[in-house]
Amino acid sequence: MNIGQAATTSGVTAKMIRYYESIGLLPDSKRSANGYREYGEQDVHRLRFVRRSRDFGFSMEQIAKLLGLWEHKRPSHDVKEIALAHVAELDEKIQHLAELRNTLKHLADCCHGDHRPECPILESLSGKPQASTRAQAIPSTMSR
Amino acid sequence: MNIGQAATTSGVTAKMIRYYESIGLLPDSKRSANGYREYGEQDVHRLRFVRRSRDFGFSMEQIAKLLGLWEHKRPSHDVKEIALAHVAELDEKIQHLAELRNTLKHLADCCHGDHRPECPILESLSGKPQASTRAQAIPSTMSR
DNA sequence: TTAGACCTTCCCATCATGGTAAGGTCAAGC
DNA sequence: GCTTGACCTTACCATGATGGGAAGGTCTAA
Repeated sequence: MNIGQAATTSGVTAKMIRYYESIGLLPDSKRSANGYREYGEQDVHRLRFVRRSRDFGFSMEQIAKLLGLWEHKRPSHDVKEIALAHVAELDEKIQHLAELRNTLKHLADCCHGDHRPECPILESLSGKPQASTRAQAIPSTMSR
Repeated sequence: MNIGQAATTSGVTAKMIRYYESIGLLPDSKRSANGYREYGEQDVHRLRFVRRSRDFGFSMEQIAKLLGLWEHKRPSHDVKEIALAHVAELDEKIQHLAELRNTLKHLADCCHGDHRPECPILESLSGKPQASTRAQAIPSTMSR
């Protein structure tokens, strides 16, 4: 089948299929006489694997590893390790976002939200020390 | 003061100060005779505001709005609105990540993690219907 | 005078993705 | 046979926020 068909059945856009091929995540596909890329069931299967992995938030690097493990039927131990590392990453990210969220929600709750310009949110952003909300620790930036 | 000094006292790199100026988030700075950018206390104050807003995860667009509201002493109502919208965004993102995390953790818990190649994690990624973990809804991709 | 610590602008790279343009190919309908 | 439209190809540009670096000007202290 052509790339368009592979794209619709796998859920990965044609653009991305070519990109994955170009970065070596996927092997160079066969070409038919006219130069079109040709895909089979196995390729679509692999594409779905990649898409699902992206849905799980794995990085390209992690996906490359998982794909290798999957195709070479390696010990599940290795897979579990990657998965748990990703769970730990997610935990960290979630906690960071939750802290931000709570701090911000607290500030918003303290804000009258009326016509007056006094606003604890702006005061916190501008670095003015807070009375009720003193020393709100704002976690420093993480990868966003 | 020069840009280096402004950078160290505000916590925003010189690179970023120039970038913020170039995209119009900050007004073009004054220049001294030799062409160097010149900053005063007020500018540093503004830079800190931007940095803290970034720490909160506000987008450049949101920061531009907040900065305008701050500088023009607008009603706190407007600020609160932006802040609460951002809280809602964070809530959504957190929930999404938590779902991923839980699904993945569950799969990892079901994985023996030994020398054998059988692995529910890979099976789930490859789209094979699960026995114990059937129809694990994998939320489709969000902005990452 | 010279070394070194600044400053300037300009360009490139990241990462995953989308858009678009210029051009080749194919199948169906006239 | 020719046209149309749907498909394919490659190649380039853009995103958003940030870092890196080159090439060159400026300032200060020794």
